[in-house]
Amino acid sequence: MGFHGFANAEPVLELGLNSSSVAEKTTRPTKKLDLSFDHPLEPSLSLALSGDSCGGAGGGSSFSNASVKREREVASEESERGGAINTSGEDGEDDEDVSVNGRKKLRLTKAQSGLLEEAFKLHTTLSPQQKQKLARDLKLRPRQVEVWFQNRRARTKLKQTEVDCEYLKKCCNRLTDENQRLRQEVQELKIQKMTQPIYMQLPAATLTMCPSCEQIGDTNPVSTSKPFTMAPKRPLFNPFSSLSAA
DNA sequence: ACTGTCAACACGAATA
DNA sequence: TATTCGTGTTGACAGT
Repeated sequence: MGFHGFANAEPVLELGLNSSSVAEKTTRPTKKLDLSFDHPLEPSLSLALSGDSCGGAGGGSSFSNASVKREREVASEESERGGAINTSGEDGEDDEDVSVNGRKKLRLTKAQSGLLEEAFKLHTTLSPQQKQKLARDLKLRPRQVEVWFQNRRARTKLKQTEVDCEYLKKCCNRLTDENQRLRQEVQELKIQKMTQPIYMQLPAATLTMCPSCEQIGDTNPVSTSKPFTMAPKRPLFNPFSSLSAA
């Protein structure tokens, strides 16, 4: 993932174990069965047998209706198209290239990736019509186009998260520096206060100098001495102002 | 052998 | 209720 390597003082995104995911990992069937309607040339078939869920290993009942539906959709797409497309560009692929669990790694060609990227720039999500058209143009199954867009959105989000993380790290560092600087300032003021005359040890905001008589006045409302104008306050530190400027 | 990448999958949540 | 999306995961493959 993109978050490893953070130092101790840096903001940490918790990547704790998701109990459901862990459970899922242990219960979800990992072996998938090839369907008889799969085209032999299709390099990327790994369909679970929807009707076989009762006989499946472990969590056979975990297949959702949506998944079953999707598998049917893929199957119908296959039969509709009269065969699958060899997306990897390798001719003559057959069952030998399909792994034990029926999952074959395919690489989209540069042309296909390029066209998908172009489409993604225009729309990060696809309407069913756009999906169909893109699939036709790329000689891919609509499902493959759909998956590509899902993964692409996920990658975009991950990248953005990393950017945000970097930004927050910078903010954190600046705030740490500022905190240290302010602590140092407080320390110095404390020392300074110890060595000042007694009237200088009154709260700073309540004391100003009279411009005419050059006497110290007290702005404290309960005080009996005459109030003078307040000294302007120092602006608060804004860690984001400098960042946005940079 | 190890690691990163990525297509494909499973599944819950959101939505029309 | 069907469909789509986000998220986490798997497994094949390539690079080291």
